Amino acid sequence: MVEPTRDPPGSGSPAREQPPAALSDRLGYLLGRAHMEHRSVAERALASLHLGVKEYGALSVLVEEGPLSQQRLGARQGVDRTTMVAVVDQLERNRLVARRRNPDDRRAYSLHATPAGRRALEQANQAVEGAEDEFLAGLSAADRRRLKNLLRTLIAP
Amino acid sequence: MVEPTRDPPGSGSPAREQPPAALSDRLGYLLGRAHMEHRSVAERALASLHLGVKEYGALSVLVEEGPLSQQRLGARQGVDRTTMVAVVDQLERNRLVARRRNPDDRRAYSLHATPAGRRALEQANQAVEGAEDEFLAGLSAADRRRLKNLLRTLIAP
DNA sequence: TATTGTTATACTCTATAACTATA
DNA sequence: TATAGTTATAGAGTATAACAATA
Repeated sequence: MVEPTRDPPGSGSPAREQPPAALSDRLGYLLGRAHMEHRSVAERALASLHLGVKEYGALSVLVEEGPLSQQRLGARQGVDRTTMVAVVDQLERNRLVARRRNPDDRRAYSLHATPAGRRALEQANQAVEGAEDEFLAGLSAADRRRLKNLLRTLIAP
Repeated sequence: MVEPTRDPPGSGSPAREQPPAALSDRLGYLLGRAHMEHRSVAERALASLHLGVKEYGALSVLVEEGPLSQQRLGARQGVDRTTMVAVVDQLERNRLVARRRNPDDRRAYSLHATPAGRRALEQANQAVEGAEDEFLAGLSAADRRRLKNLLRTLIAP
């Protein structure tokens, strides 16, 4: 295992070595490496839109399922409400999400994606799909579908 | 995205929700969820052997490729040498790895797996294979091979 | 009394910088 | 001068505890 660390802060990717043979049949190693390498491609693709993966995920859920309270938005992704504060702060600063008050419960927000937020999500989806294409370049279209279906089966409750 | 957070420190798994539809076709989300859920199963399986995933990975590489210096052992996994100190400390405390001096370069260690370390690795491999079986329970043997092969293709240099 | 959002704080993980002993 | 291992420290990320406003 030892899922390798993310790319170094300063530079680009380090000169990666050959995967250790002792680990190359371990599912944890394969999932960790794939996840890390994909994330690095996806982060680059989203950077031009000033979105991190956390913000992208939250915006996606909000556009599809909103309006939502801040706590519900976090719960949909398994993220603590205290962590959501900074994520929504960031989205609000960029005018992609608006914090309205929920008149039925004035403790909670009613978070709405703005029109600019919906447009940004469309662009971000294209960017992320481009990143997936790049990452999956070595697989046929059928294999890409197979991979996603296998993963979906694994994480289905 | 927003690869969900690892299980909470205190409790077991939180009551997970249905995956957000907006993300269920995103490769990053699928890889992140799969990786996290598998890791949680693998950590449980290794806990009875007093091994973490980092220690397991290091021991695996050392048994297969050793003897190695501490820095080389880290480099094989993309891990910084400063991070390896505590990992090898832990393995040495449990008498699974011995730090000998390399007579050709007395700055460096020559790390060796002890006989107990090799025995522990065999047990750990069985435990991790059991964890994989548990995690992959929903897939046929052919699909399990397919999944690993697809992931290997993706991360191959 | 319980809950939403917030802040302050702590904890985990990992890297960078600086030190030592060797080369 | 450079490198292996070590330590101290800093940074990112996320959680817990405590607080104000509201229920």
